[in-house]
Amino acid sequence: MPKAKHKSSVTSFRGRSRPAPSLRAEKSAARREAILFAALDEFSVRGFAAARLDDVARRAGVAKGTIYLHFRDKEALFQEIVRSLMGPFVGTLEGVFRADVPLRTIADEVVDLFVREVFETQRKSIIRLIITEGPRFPKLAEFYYREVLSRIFVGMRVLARRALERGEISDDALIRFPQLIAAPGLVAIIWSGLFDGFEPLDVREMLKAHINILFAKGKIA
Amino acid sequence: MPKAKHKSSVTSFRGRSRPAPSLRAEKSAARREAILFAALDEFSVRGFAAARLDDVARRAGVAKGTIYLHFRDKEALFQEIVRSLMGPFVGTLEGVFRADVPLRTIADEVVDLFVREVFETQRKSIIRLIITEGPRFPKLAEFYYREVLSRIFVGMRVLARRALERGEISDDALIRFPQLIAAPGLVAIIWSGLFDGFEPLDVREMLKAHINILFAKGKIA
Amino acid sequence: MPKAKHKSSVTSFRGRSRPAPSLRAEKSAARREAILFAALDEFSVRGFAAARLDDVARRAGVAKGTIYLHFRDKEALFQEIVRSLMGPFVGTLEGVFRADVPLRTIADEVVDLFVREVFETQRKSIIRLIITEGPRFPKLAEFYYREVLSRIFVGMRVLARRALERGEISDDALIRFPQLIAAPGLVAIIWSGLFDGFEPLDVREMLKAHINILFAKGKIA
Amino acid sequence: MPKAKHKSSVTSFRGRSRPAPSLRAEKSAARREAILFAALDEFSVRGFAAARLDDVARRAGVAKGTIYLHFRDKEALFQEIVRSLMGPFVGTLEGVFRADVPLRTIADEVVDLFVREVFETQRKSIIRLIITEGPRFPKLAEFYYREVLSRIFVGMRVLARRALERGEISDDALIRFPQLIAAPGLVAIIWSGLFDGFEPLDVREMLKAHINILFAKGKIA
DNA sequence: GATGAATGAGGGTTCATTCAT
DNA sequence: TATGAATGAACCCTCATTCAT
Repeated sequence: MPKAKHKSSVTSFRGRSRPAPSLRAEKSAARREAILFAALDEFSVRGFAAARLDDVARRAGVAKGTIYLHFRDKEALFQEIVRSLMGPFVGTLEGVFRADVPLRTIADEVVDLFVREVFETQRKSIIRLIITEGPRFPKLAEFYYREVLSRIFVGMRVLARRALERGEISDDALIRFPQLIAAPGLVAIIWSGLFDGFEPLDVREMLKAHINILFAKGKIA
Repeated sequence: MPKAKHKSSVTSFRGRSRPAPSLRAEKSAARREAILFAALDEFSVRGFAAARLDDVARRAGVAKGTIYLHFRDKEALFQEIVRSLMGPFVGTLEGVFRADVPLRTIADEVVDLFVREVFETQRKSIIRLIITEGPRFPKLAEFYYREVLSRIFVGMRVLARRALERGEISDDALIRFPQLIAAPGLVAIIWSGLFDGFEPLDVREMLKAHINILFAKGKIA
Repeated sequence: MPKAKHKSSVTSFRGRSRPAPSLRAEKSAARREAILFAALDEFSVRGFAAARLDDVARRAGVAKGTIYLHFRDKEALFQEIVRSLMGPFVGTLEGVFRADVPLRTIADEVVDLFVREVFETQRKSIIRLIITEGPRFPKLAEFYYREVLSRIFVGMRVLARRALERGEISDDALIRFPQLIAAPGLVAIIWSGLFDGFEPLDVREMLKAHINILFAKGKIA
Repeated sequence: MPKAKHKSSVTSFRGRSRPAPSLRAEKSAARREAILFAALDEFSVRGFAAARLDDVARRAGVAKGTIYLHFRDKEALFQEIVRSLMGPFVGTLEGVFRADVPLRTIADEVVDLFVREVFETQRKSIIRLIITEGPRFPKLAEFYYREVLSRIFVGMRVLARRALERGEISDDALIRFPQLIAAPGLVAIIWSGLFDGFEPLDVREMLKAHINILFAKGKIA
């Protein structure tokens, strides 16, 4: 039973920083984090309902009862995974949105960020889990909409408006439907879990092609 | 416990028509269909793992044991839902693809078909279920890829190639990545289950906007 | 699904004879017999509790419901198997007991009869079933004791007494415990179902050796 | 629902002794043993297939799930009953076989051991269960043959050979067929479950008579 | 705090029995 | 009479949650 190993260049589960904790608290926090990662792994592989807390505990290297010292129940554990891992990421994305560079550059950077920090990390699993289990967990969906999606959409709308004003895109479609910007990323995530075995998908290439289409008018003009 | 009512203008679970069967067989087939629809409903609401066959039976108005007269087990029931409901639909879609009308017209019709026959029917639930449960049911994913996706993609690639030759689109992105054509439809399905309560999405409008973007070059020229 | 084929040189399930029945009744009786044999086969292989009436019906070539036209329930079917197949056999055995030949000859003939008509036929299965299921079916045990065992024991005691009087055996052990006479036959039946794969048992040889031991004193004298 | 009470002068389920375990482990082992005995009782009364683990749990005074902490499934529980209760007994029997006393004395002691430690204990039930369920559990039959029967037969053959050499018996029948030695014991077990109500059997007397017959030649000589 | 044995409600599946055809 | 689809009670096993140590 190998313990999970996780690394992320952007954020950890605990957020940024905090005052130096006692050794005791340190250990406790480490356990909590181990449980979160272990649960994410199990939920990703088996889905929320089918995942067993027994396996989560084993993978985290703690006893089953310990999980309940940190989380009220299985559902709370699930919500906490999303909260801890996606929350911090939005800040990073917003930073990229605000960069003072040409739009096309921002778009390229977002593609890169998505591939490296979402598609190639556990965040892909989280997004899949939200899609998968969200309908049964309205609170989770609401949290995700409020803390993640709406903030990203705000940023995207600002950019889209700027692009429209500068003539980089031709109509207001992307302002009304920022979903159209993000759609291929979502499809990539879904595809990779279902059909990669039959027809592999080059995510980065697809997203580049997508950007090209969105900026098509600029190119032509 | 209301019995499910289902209607579809395109196909029923049983396919088109067949010689008049005996009363006995007729009833049996009706039961089978009732179970399929009831199961689809339950699976949609609770997910495959959490759905109870007890509830499926009650909703279908049959005894629990009756399910096992028609389906080997819960998983077979699930696969049969997909097989029965999506299979016939692909034929319809292929017919639209082959119509001898301008590409733009076909695109508009596909949007209309998608909204009426997928988004506003149980097929939306099926697609969500495939996304949701597919990773745990490789056979299902394979069936869906083979019988649904690959056939649709073939059609879309043929159209995209024609569009490219006629100059209706500007590069080969859509040939290499037909996923880009379908992505907004998928996003619409996911969105409707998760975030419609917070921010409703006008699917038809979004898909029209999407089409406009894809055909942007044509418009400009 | 091959229909069972059964033959017995001694008795059939229906007993000896009866007035010429109508064609209808003939067919019905044939069905009844087919069910009995099929049930015996299934009970033998899987035990009473685990045997499925579905399989019995299939093996007998009738519908499941037909079983209930002939037998009240699964248990009645079981009891009828024993009643029909063992009852007639006792008469045969009693005949051998009464033969006017030397005791040793009778013993040899009984061994032969046991091997040919019990050990190598379905009667072996019946005896095993009585051992196996008897404790849960007191009525069956009682029937078997009354109609089979006690009658055989009467015969054996008569013979043992004669043997004692003629000095062919040395004490009254076999009169007090006719079980000692039959014990090896029973062991053979049990052994053949359990351990023949590990250590085959030559039943006939063992029974001959047993007879030799029982008559040992005679030989020595 | 009375809790089962069990005692055995030869061995307990856990074997002989062991270093004092923690209170926790102690309790766990006690539970395990309670389950084994409860299961043996239930299996004896209803047969393996018909016995309900619900009843086993109730009889053992534990929750249903607890059974699965100790045994993989119903079948494993069954095998463990046999393993735990019969295994140690064979050692005892082998000890008696090796005793340096006249053969007749050994035979008398084995009869006594059989009556006290098999016929009058739960081991009688176990043997009946092996007869009853063995055909459906080849692994169990194999275990029983390997760990119990073959070892006992080895001992009996050694003794029989010695008896033959010393002229205590007259031919090699018992070497070729040790089953003949054990047969009456088996018959006693079967009889007691089926026909004791109609015709009680004095087991001890019957076994003594059996011994007498086996040693008949000696007596005569 | 941490443990992991124990709990027991819950659900998928089987199969004897019934009954409309 | 014969059929076999339908029934639904019963049962094995799982696993989230608790709690004594």
